[in-house]
Amino acid sequence: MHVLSGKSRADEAYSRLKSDIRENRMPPGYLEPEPELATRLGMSRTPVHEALIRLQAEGMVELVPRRGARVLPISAEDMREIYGILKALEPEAAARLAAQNPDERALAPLDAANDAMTAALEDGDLDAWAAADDRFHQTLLRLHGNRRLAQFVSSLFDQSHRARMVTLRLREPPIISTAEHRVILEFLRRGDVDGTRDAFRRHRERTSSELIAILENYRLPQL
Amino acid sequence: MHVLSGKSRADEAYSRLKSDIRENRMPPGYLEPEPELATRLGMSRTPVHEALIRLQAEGMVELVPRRGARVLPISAEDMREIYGILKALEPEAAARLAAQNPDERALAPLDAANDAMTAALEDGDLDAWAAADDRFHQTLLRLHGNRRLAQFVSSLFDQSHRARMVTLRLREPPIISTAEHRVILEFLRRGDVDGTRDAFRRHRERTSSELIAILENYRLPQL
DNA sequence: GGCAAAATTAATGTATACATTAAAGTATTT
DNA sequence: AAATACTTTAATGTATACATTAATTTTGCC
Repeated sequence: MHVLSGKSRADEAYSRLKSDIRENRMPPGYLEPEPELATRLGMSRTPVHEALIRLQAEGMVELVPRRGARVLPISAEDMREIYGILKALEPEAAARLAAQNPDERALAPLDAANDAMTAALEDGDLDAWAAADDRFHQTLLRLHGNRRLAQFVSSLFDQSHRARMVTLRLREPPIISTAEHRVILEFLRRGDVDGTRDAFRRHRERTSSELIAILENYRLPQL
Repeated sequence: MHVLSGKSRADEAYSRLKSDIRENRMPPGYLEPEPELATRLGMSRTPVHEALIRLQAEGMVELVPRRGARVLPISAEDMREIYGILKALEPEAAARLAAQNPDERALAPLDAANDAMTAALEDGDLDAWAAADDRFHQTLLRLHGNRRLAQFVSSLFDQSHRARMVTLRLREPPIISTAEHRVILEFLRRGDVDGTRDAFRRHRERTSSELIAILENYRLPQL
């Protein structure tokens, strides 16, 4: 009855449901009862139930009594919350990474992610762009070395993923971000703490207000 | 088989285990298998297992294969992580609260918490002091209105609670904190954004380095 | 007595069973 | 036909059962 690999059924259910939600295969507001989820995932209710508890704790899903699991929509207000936190955390994390004077080898994956963003833009592949952008931000946090911080921000990225993907398609191609990332990388290379913090803060201020402006201009209260 | 109130057995198990860990009734490193926990809490393994999943997600507990649930110790490094995040988040949150120009009624619970801290110090009741200090910080975050931020910080407080309680007893009475809180309150009242941020930052820098210094001087790598 | 192999114990992950109860559907009455 | 009472359905939370497997103990052998 056991799974051969290190992944339990509950883990399996968790990743599949999370990716279904991220990729909009289970759209916001979508409600599905546990027994149905269980048959769909080819397992019993138990591991599904455990996965749902985790997803609920991470704010991806709401467990509605007697109805099932509901995919939580993201509102403009939610995005304000999330970006408010990112604006406080990411610049500080970047600044502290700068203070550690990271060497070229450590920064290589950041360069790679940023190059991938440029390449994706040239191909007009917005999904690839977003994936590379995620990679840039998450890698930076991992380099900084605060696991709690990295995990929390990662969960905020998960929660906001859908909204970011929608707004990405409602605006001009995001050409500025790669340039801003390059500036951040330059400051990181120099070990310039305040420069890194300021550059990252500007980057997050801009992306944040751009995104929220789109949500409000297009009257997208729910995503 | 249902519980009359709105609290499920799983919720009950969660709160009881969490408080047992916080209050050191289940000390760091302590390992207990699920069946034992279940009998101790007077319920079956199922709700206990679900509670443990949540506690694991919050970093209070580690599920050791074939052994049970282990209460995670907090290291000096963990405290550095946690306070690194608090130093970034709390001053920003306080600054934004200042920007909202909170009225006297909103700030009253903060005054109350700070007064309770003073009273507790006069009584020499460090537990009451810590509880009131927690209340001050959590109330401020709740007033600020970012639920994700408040919940995350609350979980960081839970994780660090034991270590804070131990170090609290290894040093002079914390008389400075109430004074610093008063300064923060003064800036909040004036709606002074930068003043609030700076005051809170100084407060957190000081408490943070004090605490970590104690952990290192007393060679307390695990709590 | 010490060590290897076998047997036992015990814990987990998962499945299944079941009581409870909300919601939906049907029947009954006016 | 509308409103109400009754029945049925279905979902959850929890308990229990069970297969798998790691840890422990016992046994047998030198």
